[in-house]
Amino acid sequence: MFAPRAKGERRYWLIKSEPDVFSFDDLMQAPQRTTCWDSIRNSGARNFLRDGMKVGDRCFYYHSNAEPSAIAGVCEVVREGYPDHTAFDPSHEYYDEKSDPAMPTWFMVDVKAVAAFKTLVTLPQIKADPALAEMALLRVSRLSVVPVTADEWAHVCALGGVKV
DNA sequence: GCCAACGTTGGC
DNA sequence: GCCAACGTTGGC
Repeated sequence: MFAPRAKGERRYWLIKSEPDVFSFDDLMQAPQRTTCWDSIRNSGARNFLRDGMKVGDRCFYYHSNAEPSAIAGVCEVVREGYPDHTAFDPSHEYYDEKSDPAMPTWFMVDVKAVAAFKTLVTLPQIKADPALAEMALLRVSRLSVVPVTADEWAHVCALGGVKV
């Protein structure tokens, strides 16, 4: 499903969160500026979490359902694909009785904040930018983890005022 | 708050 | 295996 990597190759992703639930600032203020990216219950996003994302990959942190919806900063994968334990916890909001700990359905990664954008890169701005017209964010609807190309990565970082 | 776009579920 | 009903995401 995922092409083998060249040695040392870094890939890029975009992860979505509603800032009312967990914002980029929340991540910056978390212990070690790190959190587990749990509770994803969509099989497409799960495949990226389980198989696609590797330690050292970088992610845009996108605020969905926000005013404005925008990319707020950059984070890094610090632990790759492991079972999402919230699926096994009957008291958890996203408990999934069908997920068997011996063969888990859902996976998560840990991400660490790297840098906040100096200026938000908003959804309208992304839509209006010809260089970003092919972003998976725009083409694949309602997926909470999507890939980003190296060109898109560099372009958005420049817009955000971050050198990464 | 509305609703379009999808993914998932379940009856048949 | 088809497909209608339902649930969720997320822009507007």
